[in-house]
Amino acid sequence: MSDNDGGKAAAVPHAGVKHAPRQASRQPSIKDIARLARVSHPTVSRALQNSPLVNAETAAKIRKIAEDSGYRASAVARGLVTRHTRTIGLVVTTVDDPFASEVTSGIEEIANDHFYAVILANSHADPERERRVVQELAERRVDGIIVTSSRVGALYLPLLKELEVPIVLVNDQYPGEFVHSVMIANREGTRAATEHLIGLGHRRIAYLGDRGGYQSDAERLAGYKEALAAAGIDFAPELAAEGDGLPEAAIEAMDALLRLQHPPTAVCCYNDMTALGAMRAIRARGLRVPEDVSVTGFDDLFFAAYLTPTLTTVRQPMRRMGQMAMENLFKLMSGLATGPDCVVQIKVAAELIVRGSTGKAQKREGNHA
Amino acid sequence: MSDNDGGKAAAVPHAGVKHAPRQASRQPSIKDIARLARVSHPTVSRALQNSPLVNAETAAKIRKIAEDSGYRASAVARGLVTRHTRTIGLVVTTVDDPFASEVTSGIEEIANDHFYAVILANSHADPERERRVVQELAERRVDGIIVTSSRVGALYLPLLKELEVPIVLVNDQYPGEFVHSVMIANREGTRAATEHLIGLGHRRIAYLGDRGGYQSDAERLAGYKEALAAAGIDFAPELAAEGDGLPEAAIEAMDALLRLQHPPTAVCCYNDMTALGAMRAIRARGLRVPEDVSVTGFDDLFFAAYLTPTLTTVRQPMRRMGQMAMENLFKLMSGLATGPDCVVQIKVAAELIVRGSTGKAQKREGNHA
DNA sequence: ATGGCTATCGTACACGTGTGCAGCAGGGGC
DNA sequence: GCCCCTGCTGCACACGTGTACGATAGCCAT
Repeated sequence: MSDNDGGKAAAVPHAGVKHAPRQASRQPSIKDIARLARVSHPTVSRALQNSPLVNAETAAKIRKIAEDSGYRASAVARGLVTRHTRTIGLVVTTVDDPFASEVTSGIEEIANDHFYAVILANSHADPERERRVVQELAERRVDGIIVTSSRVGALYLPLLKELEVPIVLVNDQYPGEFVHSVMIANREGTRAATEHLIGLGHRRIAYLGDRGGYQSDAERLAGYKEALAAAGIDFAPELAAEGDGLPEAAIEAMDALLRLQHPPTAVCCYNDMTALGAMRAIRARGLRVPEDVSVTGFDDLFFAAYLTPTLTTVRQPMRRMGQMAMENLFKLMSGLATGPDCVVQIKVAAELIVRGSTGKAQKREGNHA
Repeated sequence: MSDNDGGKAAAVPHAGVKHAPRQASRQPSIKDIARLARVSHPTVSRALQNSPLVNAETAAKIRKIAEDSGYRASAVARGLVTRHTRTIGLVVTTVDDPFASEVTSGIEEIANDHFYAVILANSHADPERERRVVQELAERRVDGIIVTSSRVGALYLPLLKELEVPIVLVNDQYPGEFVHSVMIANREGTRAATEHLIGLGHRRIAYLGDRGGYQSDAERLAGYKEALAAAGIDFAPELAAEGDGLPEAAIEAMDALLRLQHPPTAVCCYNDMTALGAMRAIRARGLRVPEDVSVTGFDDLFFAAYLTPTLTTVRQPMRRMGQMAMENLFKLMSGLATGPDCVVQIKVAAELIVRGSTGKAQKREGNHA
């Protein structure tokens, strides 16, 4: 469904196409270099691990030979015996989502520092698929798993027991206090954003959310309501709209808000992607941001500072959260804080970043249109 | 360096912290269920592979037992004997880059359809690190490798020989006709963009590129020059600026272009991220897009259609390119088109998407400022 | 009855690495 | 001369799975 793909394949067989079925010339094994060095293979194994048990010059000779023959120890064979693969599984809804990318980047960074590899898997926000993917990761004997925006939540409990693999959740979308997790302060975040709008004189403020039923959306909505209540503003149900976290759906939802008899003068969006769509819908009706309608986002994705106007938003330190999740996972993997008796949950503070998309409420009543 | 991390760790030891060092209660092996089913382990192996060699009801019984005991075959043990890991390595400059994300998404999709896992690795655009990462992937015995925006290029040749692993490059940054690759039509892309600008009456058109020395930048610059030449416009060296593919550097470079005695009325940017910075710099000087300066990008990242004005750009079917790279890699892995005699190179067509950031050239001479 | 074929299953390896233990040489102390 | 200790090395096994081959039983044709 994506696009035009005017791909012109250009196979260039210089001579004749060799149809060799993946010439299995076998990479050199530990035994091969043992033979070359005239020692036993355990000695080679020890030499390459810098074990003090082998004679220094023997070890040097062995390492030399291994180097020259381009030997690379098989991580899979090692994994079989050590029962550690130095690999973690990362489940995201979809990689081509700026939020997931940033978190992934943070995770990858820490993992790589410790020479751990990261297996990437998409859940497409489908609970069933998420479970399947986690199972497959278990088959690969990953040492740990991180799941972002999990749609499974509580259902993990039995799976966890069965898998015996440490799991850390980042911004999981189902309530539950029993698993290790890293989460952003959703409620406090939108509360701050809404209070900011109220401080600018807005009274008619909309909330453009995600699909209902998810934890983060519920919490952000709660923060929005809290701010209203604290300011003595009644919550107007017709001002709480539903999107899906992406720009397209937000256009539709925002347009509906603008068609209300008493349209909002400001909108607090579930995230920056939603804000993107909202701003577009606002302009499509000939209105200006922030003069006619103020907009706030959530996440502070990289483009927020480059929009016109620049986007006021709640910063979520995504990269840092990825790092924390990974560091946390390392602790779990090393045996710390294991067991059903101990749960590590980290709540990260959200920071309001005021930019150009929010402004003073106009002294103007009634319909825009 | 990223940001504030007001993380409040909240360890919640419900009872006492069990300090068990990763209780190795061992997942059930094929032998365990062989014992339960009162058969030998090869029979179990065959039963789970739906081999016709085992009796139907025996197989059913075995599968039942395996199911109940939560047995999951170890992919690492299987990989050791089959010499295939059903895993591919993916090297990107950095994951938190919309271009890489989209390509990754396409790769992941196809890989997952075939039950292949994807190991993610960042090169940070550092040739040395890229090599190291590829080596580590080889240690993990991945069945194939895809590298996007490779900074190594020709240097792969010896490495390839040594590794015996099929490699496909996506938009590699060094010339070389000897490796399998999927590339976008860089030259044709910027040529179309530049011709579009010329068609709008622009004569003084700048090119805001990537760091010099990279293949894609050189090709895009060449396309730009081609278009100028075809229209009889002299190439003005002072209008060819250098960025780094990200918004920040583009701001500086664009500002310098605007300070020229005869500033450009249009700028053809290396990519959308660069265009983001360029547009910001233009506005920072009080000029308007496209009335004062027209801007084109390259890639058509998701936000291009949501900017104000919407961005005219050259679409690169990134997701599709990822898919093609993966499909291509599958062919190589299955033994097709292997050997130094046969090289598969795919060149994907680029499509100009005209939007709002480009407009008719003003009848106005001299400096903007 | 014998041979051969088929269906089914077990035996024996192999994959490449790590590690406990035994063995062996040399040196020093008695 | 004997013992012990230290430094180094090899032997044997284990990890969990896949597969070639042999073994057995049952069946049928001769």
